[in-house]
Amino acid sequence: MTDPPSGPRPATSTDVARLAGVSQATVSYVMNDAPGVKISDSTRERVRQAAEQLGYSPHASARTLRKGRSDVVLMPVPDIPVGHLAGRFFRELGRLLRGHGHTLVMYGDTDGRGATAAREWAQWRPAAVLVAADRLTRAGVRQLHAAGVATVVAMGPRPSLLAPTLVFDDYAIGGCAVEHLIARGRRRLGVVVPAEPELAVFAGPRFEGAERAAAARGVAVRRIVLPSDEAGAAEVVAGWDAGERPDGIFAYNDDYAMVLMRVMQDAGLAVPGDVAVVGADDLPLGRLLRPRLTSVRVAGDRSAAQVADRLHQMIVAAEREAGVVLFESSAEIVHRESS
Amino acid sequence: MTDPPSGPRPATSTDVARLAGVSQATVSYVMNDAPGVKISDSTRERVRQAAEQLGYSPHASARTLRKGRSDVVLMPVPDIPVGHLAGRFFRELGRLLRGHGHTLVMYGDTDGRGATAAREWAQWRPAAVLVAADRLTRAGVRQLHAAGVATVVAMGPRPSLLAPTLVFDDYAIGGCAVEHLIARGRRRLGVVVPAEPELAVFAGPRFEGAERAAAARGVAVRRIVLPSDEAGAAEVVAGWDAGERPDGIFAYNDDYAMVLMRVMQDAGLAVPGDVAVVGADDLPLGRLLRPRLTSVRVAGDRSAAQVADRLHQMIVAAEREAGVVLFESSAEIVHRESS
DNA sequence: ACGTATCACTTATACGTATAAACTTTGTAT
DNA sequence: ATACAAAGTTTATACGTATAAGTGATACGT
Repeated sequence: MTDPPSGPRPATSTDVARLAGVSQATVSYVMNDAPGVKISDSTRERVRQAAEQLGYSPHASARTLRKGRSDVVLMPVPDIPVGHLAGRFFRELGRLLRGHGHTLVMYGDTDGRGATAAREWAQWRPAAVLVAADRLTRAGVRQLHAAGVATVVAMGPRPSLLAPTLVFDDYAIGGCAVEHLIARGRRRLGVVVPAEPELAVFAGPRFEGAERAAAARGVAVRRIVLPSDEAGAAEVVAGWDAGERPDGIFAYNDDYAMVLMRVMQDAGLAVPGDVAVVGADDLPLGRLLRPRLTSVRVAGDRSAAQVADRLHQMIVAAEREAGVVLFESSAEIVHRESS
Repeated sequence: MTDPPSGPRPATSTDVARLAGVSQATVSYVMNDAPGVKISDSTRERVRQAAEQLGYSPHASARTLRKGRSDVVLMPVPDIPVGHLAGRFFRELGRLLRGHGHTLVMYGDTDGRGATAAREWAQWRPAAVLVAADRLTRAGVRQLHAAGVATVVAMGPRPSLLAPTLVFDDYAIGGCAVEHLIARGRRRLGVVVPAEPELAVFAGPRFEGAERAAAARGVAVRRIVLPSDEAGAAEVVAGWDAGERPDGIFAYNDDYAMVLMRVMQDAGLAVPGDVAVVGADDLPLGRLLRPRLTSVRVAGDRSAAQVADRLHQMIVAAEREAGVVLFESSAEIVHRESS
């Protein structure tokens, strides 16, 4: 009654049924290997061949509408730069979830949070939503559950009170670096906080973790706000008094560490003689520098499989306990020459 | 008759209609600002308030089913590592498309191609598909069009014969680097081809572009297969005869260039004295090295807006001419100290 | 011979939306 | 007064699927 006819349309289950000489229901049963329904092998085969011949692929939206939920694991990602570890982790996760019949979808959304954002995510009736912990509110989680989302999973540096969490422990990274510096005999510690505001989500916890570890050993840390460009960083370093200059610095990550090392060396400071430097993320490039860069390695690659399995279970069982840790990254120091 | 009742369900347009005291059709007309349909302002307002009160958000799948196509721009991405430029470009593109009412969805799929892959993408009835040129076949494109996909857009180093293309010109990158090296007086040229097979898609064109530019000037280039790890790279360099050693190398990208520079320096070769090195992608880190790394910058950031606008037009008009270039990246040399 | 299982299907229906078509008011020209 | 248009709304329907419920067969035990 409505649509303009537009040439050849994609095949539907009804088309397949007609070609195979069976009913549409039978096609559906065959395609989904419906348990508890008996279909003879000959019919099964005929349906399969007809589907193949027509290039049939079920209409995802129709299926979602009928079932009330899709097989999508929705991952709303705003403008946050995806780091080295996280990128690998999610690529792997996507591959594994696919094996369980789910589809990981990265959805470039606005940076809203709470119920408003949840409403937008809910449109897709995803099986699960995987999102930064600080974008969830109680009302938002409730809304998602009401929309049939089986499980909401948070991601953040600490277990969320609202949902099970993938803990990417940025506190531990800072702590690990500082403990290493102290063990190497450094006492005038500095911790880099990137001047770039979009990194604040990660930088806050790393700094706090460093601060806490230092406090536990009776050492103070100094906050160093550092821009990522060479000139800006040089200015910061030039402003240091010889007496007050730190003798050990955790540089937030390897990128900032490399810039920092460069400008310190150009300013005549010896690394690690005058100042020890520790980065994080263990980028391959860090090993090319002289001195080779000490870094905090964040492990997690392996665990993507565990997370995928667990997530699948949770979707099937519609588990929604909050405060549970589904995954926890571990931090360990990789000691090289810069510290 | 079918579904188990499961607590509070998300609000539907019918719920909104009931609360506002109108019919479901009216709600739909109001929510979509349907042109050619008159609704009084008072009713409009009542519907809007009811929708707000119930937290109504339309069921994306139901809408897709009814309309025959969704507002999704599907971007199937296999395991290819997303580079610096491409990452920024697509993030920006997503943001802009959203402004036009589309949703960019990155879909982590298998690495199939042709009609089989197309069938999988077609399940979602996307408005457009944005995919690597070499995954398209004529049959695949036909299948997508049949599924109501308004436009198929290819991405690759050359305009595709099957669909309009976003040209990320890797040939030009290689050419640009080699021309620079020749202009600097180098004649024994080498071009790095990464040993890692997943980079072959990009490496092939960069090498060919380099080869062609060299041939045009009567210079030969030598292919250097280089692994990305330091030890492996050192072995390659150690194998060079003093006489045959290249005096100018295009190193595929900045990452490989940095490794190469490192191992060459450690082997006692002077850069650029003995060997000039050119990278690509203009990573910030390259500027930190000594000598600072010369690189080929790939411009494109700006044009995301143009691409978004054009893509929107194409979706609306269902344009499908092949051989058209929607976007072309440009390569230019950034000369620093390594060459 | 008759009821009853089991098998192998088919029929009918609902999911939530968009939209053509029908319908009721109300206003306006003849 | 009557026709007729315009405004504002409702009714009815289709999109493609999954699945509960129904329908004929055929087999089997007594």
